[in-house]
Amino acid sequence: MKRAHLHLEQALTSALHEIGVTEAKVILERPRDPEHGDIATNAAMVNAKGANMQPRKLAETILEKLKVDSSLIVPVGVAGPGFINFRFADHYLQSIATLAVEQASAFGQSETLKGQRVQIEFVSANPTGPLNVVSARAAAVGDSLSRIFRLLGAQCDREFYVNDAGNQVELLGQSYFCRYLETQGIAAEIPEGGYRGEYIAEIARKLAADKDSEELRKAIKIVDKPWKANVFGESVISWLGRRAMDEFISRHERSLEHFRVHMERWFRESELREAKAEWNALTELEKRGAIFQQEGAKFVRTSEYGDGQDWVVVTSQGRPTYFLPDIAYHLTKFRRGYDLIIDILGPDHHSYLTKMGAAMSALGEDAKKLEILLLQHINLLRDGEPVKMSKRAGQIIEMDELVEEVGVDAARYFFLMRKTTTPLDFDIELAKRHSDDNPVFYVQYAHARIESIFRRAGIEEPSESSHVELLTHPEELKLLRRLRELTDVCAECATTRDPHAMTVWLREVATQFHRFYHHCRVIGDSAELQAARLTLCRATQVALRTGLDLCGVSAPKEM
RNA sequence: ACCCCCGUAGCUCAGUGGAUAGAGCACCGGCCUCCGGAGCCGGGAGCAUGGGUUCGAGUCCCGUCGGGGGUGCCA
Repeated sequence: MKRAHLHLEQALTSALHEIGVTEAKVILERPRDPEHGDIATNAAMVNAKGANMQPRKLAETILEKLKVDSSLIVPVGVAGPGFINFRFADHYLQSIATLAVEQASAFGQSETLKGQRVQIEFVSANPTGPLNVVSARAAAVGDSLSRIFRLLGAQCDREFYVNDAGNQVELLGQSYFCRYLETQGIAAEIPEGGYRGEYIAEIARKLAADKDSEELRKAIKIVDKPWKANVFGESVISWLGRRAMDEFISRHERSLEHFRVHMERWFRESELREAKAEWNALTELEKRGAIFQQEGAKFVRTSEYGDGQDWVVVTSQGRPTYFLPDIAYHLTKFRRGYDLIIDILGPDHHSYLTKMGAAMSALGEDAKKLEILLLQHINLLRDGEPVKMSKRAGQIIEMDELVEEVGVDAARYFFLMRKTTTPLDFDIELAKRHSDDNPVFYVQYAHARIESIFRRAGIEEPSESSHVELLTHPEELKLLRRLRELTDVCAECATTRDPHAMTVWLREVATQFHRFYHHCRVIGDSAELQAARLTLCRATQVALRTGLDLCGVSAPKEM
C-alpha cells in the first residue's frame, strides 16, 4: 500500500542525481492542508545548498526532470518557500477499493515488524481483590496494542504477572479468616494493612456454605487460639490465603476473557520463588559486582547504570524487597528472547523505567529493549459529576460492574479515546447513551448502515467487474484517501505505543462515509455506477471492521 | 525537597520541526414524497508565560506560573 510513496521517493532521488546532487536528501511528508495535495516534499529546500540553487528554482528544475508513473502520482506544482506538492492519481485511489474488498480481513496487514518478538505485560493486578476500573484501561490499551503489533507481522505475547507470593498471602489469609469467623458468629478484627473490601466477606460467606467449612470448624474448636489452627496439614491462615488468591486469579481471568482480552501466559511469582530465582538473580548481580552492603542492607548499584540512586534489594532483616523478585522476573523476559518488552504500569511507577533498566544493564542485558508505558489514571463521571472512589475503604468500582453497565464495546472504545499520557475522564452515562454524542455508536452505525445498503440492494457481495474507475466524485475520492490511511495509522499506533490514533481515524472514516452517502446515491439506475459504489461501501466496511477489531470493539450488521 | 504527566476554541480533546492550527460536544440556522435523520450542510473563537535552538516551533531545550499524580530499606 506504500507503493506510491516508494515510487515517488525513488523518482525524486534520481531527479536530484541528474541535477548533480550526489547526496540527495528526500523526505516525504503529508501537508496539513489537503488543498496542498496528498504528499509534499521539502527536497528543494533541504538540497538547495548541495545544488547551489535557490530553493524555488531547484524545485522547478526537479519538476522538469522528474519522471513519475502518472497512474500513481500527479505533481501539482511548487508552493510556498519551495515545497513540491503531489496528489494521488485517481486510478491509484480507486485501486484501493478493489484491494480492500479482495483482501478482506487481511486488509491493512503488513510485514513491517516481521520476525520481531514482542511481549506486553499489563494489568498484573494483585490477586487480593477483583479487578478495578484502572485495570480495565490497562487491559484495553495493552490488548489493542498487541493486536496492532500482530497486524504488522510481529509475534506478540500478552502476559499477566501474578503477585501470589510474599506477605500479602498471609495478610489476605488473615483478612479472609476474620470474615470467616464473623460468619461463625465470632467477632474478629482485621489486622493493620489487611483487606477490608466487601468482596472478602462475600467469598467468606461462600466458604461457610462450602463442604470444606466442616473441616475448618473442627480445627478452630480444638485450639483455644483459632489463629494457630491447622487445616488440611497446614496453617489455617496460609491455607485460606492461597484459597482466596486462587479464587481472585480465576475471577481476573474470567473478567478479562469477558472483556475480550486473552493472556498467553499467567506468570506466577510463586513459581519464581520456588525456583529461588530471586536469590539466583542476586548471586548474578553480586558476581558482576553490582551489589554493595550498607547498614546491613544490600543495595544494587543502579546509580552506575543510569538511575538517580541505588536501591535496596535485601533489607537489613535479610528479607528481599519486592524489587528483587521483580528483577528476577524481568530477567526471565530478557532471557526468553524478546526483542521488545513493554510493561504497562500506573503513573505511580514512574521511577520504574530507569530503575529496572539500570538493573537489567547491571545484569548485562540491553536495557533499550525494555519500555515502561505509564498509563495515566481514569476519573469516573456520571453526567459530569465525579464518582467517588476510595480504595482504602474498599469502595472501588469493579471492572465487571462498569463493563456490565456500559457494555464491552463502549468501555473498550472509551478507554482508547485519550492518549495514554493523558488522564481519562470516563462518563458512564455518556458511554451508555445511544445517541449522536456517543462516538462508539457513530462508528458502529456507519458499519451497520453499509450492511443495510447491501440488504436493500439485494446483493451479497459487490460484483467482480465493478467499474471502480467511475468513483470520481470528490466525496468518493476523499473516502478512498481515508481508507488508504489504515496502514499509516497502524504504524503510528505501533511507534507511539498508543492505540488512541485508531479511534481518531475510525471516526474520520465514519464521518467521510456519511458524507459520501449523503452526496452519492449508491442504489441507482446505472448498474455500473451502483457496482462501483457497492465496492466502495464494502471496502469501507472492511476498513471499519479492521479498525474496530483492533480496538476490540464489535462491528454490528444492524443496530 | 525531588520525580513524572499535562496546560491548544465555552467544554472534552487531535495536531510525524513546515504553508492560513483542526475535530466532537454545546449554541444558532437550514435539510427527510429520496438507499437507516443514530445522518448531512452552514455559522465563532484558541497554542499559559519568558527566553533559546532553527531558514521555519503548538511541536525540541531551559526558566516561570498553573493543574494532576507520585516518592524516601511497603508491594
